[in-house]
Amino acid sequence: MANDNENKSIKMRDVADHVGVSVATVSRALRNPEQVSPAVRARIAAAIDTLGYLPDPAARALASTRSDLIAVILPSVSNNVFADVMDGIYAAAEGTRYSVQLGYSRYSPLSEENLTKLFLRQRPAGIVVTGIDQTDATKTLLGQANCPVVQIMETGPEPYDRMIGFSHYDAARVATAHLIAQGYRAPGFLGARMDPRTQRRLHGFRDELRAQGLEEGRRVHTTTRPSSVTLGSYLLGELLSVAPETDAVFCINDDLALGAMFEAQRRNLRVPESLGICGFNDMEMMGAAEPALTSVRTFRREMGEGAIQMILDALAEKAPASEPVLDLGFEVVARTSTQRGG
Amino acid sequence: MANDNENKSIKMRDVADHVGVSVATVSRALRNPEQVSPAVRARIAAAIDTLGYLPDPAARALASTRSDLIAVILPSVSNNVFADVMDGIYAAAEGTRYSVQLGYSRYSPLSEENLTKLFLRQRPAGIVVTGIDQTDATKTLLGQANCPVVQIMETGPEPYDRMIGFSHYDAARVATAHLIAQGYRAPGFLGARMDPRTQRRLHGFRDELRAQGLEEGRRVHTTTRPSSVTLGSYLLGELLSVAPETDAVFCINDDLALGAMFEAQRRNLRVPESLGICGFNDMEMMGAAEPALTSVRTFRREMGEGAIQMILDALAEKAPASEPVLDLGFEVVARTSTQRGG
DNA sequence: TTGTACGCGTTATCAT
DNA sequence: ATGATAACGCGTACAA
Repeated sequence: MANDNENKSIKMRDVADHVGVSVATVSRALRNPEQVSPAVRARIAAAIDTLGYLPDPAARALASTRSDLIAVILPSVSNNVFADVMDGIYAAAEGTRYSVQLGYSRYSPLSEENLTKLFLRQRPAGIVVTGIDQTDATKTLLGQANCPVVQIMETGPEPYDRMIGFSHYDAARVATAHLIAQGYRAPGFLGARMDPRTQRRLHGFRDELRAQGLEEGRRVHTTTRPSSVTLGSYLLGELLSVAPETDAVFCINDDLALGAMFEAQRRNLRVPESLGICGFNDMEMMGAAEPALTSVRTFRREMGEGAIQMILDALAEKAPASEPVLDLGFEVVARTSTQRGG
Repeated sequence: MANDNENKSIKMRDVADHVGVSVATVSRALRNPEQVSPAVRARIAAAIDTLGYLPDPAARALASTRSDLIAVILPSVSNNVFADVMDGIYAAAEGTRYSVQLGYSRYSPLSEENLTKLFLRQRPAGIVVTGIDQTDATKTLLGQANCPVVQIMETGPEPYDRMIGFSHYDAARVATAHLIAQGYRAPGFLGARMDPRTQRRLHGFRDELRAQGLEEGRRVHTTTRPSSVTLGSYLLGELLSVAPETDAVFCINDDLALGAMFEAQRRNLRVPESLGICGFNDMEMMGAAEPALTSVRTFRREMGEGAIQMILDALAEKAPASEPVLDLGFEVVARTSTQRGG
């Protein structure tokens, strides 16, 4: 009978009085139930229910020097990629005693550093950060953080603690290899934002081209502006005017790929015959597009879920699940847009 | 000189000792600077900087019975619409002393109620909730919350406190009127999720049709499944098989519209000649698509920013900026996809 | 303007 | 298994 009697704020003191025990016992009943006799435990639970008691997180954090917050630092609010990651994060945190505290660095390492300081100050139960390109100060802070730290979106050497992601370099190489395998001989590269992860994709693209004995020529077109569909159209236009021989494009993400496709249609360039298009992330729209667009599938939701799970495991002192670095891989989803045939 | 000397945790006590004043003075220098002499204030600021002091939010919340959190309850993580709202929210909160605490209700009023209880328990500085369809319990809680409350995304009667949004009903009516004005005589409706806001759009569609002396026939196709581009394609297919006379579709959002467009292309249905398409929200891709897609522009970022600003104003006890309900309106952005000519 | 001292609600240590 | 009680770090009357 949850008698929603939240008149003023009911405290642990009230619960204790109601049951006829001390606050210490109530506290224990909440934190370490096994230390309280079943009988008392039941009465306390009943009292909590009828009184509608809810613990004060601030008092709890102050007394225990430990908050029930899991801090998460992401680079961007609007980038759809992170929406899926957040979906996984919130799903995994749901039902646990922990709540998520989100911060956005806007792709600024300095901003990330400030957020890290701010969050660490709250003695979070765990912290999730994006990628591996932190400032030295941030590295130090995270290195000596006294809570589980998980890096997401990417794998790399020397994790602070744990890591869950994939190799952007490898993914780009495999995607590029796919284009070449489909018979494209002059693939170009479309990039926006060009944050470190994006740059590693560019390296993958370049290395794969060389490895296959091809030249990139003037077919790499990038901008530091944030990505968008419109920008994809624009970049393709630029690329084609500079390098008309281009017969395919590897796009840094799906927005650019979609924009490139629309631009190709506008120019009556046939996809995939005259222009192959490959995106990155494999957002839902890619398979629905006409023609269906090839992309590199990444496991974004799984990274979010996994990160939280890693933290929960660490807090439960479960054995460090085998490897500290979990590589979720990727998958080139070949669709019509790169089906050159031939 | 931010001498990042965060050895262990520096407290207000340390700052006070360093300067040679009491902790009370340091506290005041932080909360009510005008109560501290400029000289001392400067020395305290310097000490804070060199020591790298950061206040403990938990202690602060406990002592002041007021946290520096602004709670925000949104229905969905993955719906792009809210990414823009969040963008505005975080942008407006940036640089203030407040930080954002996000919760997702997954379109469940009950879940929203639980989140409200949870958040209210932390005595937030303010709270932002989405829409007007709360449970009675939530209504009560928000009605007697002792902090500013802002409802976003929608306008309506009887705000708990303040409101910033627009009329989904009106927006749908105007969009429908646009289709009719373009010469379409048998417009259909494609809807997904069908949460209350979406339903109000459907009402707007229906009422406008009637007002113009048209029948909706069997041209309203909806599902409670979450929206996606793929679903847009599917729904259009269903609609056309049931009501082949359909000459235009008003889609509940841009994803559905995009999916409808792709499906039209697959069926060699000419847009806008044989089929007009209108989306909702006017996400960035709409203008970039080929053909460019008509949509109803909504001011999502502005709603987010505005909501935080309303809270900040209320906290600063600024005069309740004129009206408690701010209607940001909307705008039908007519593009090729509804240019039937005619 | 500045300092003293108590309280915020909970956890944790030490007894019992 | 349960109960006193001292922290936890900061805000805020009240006093000086």
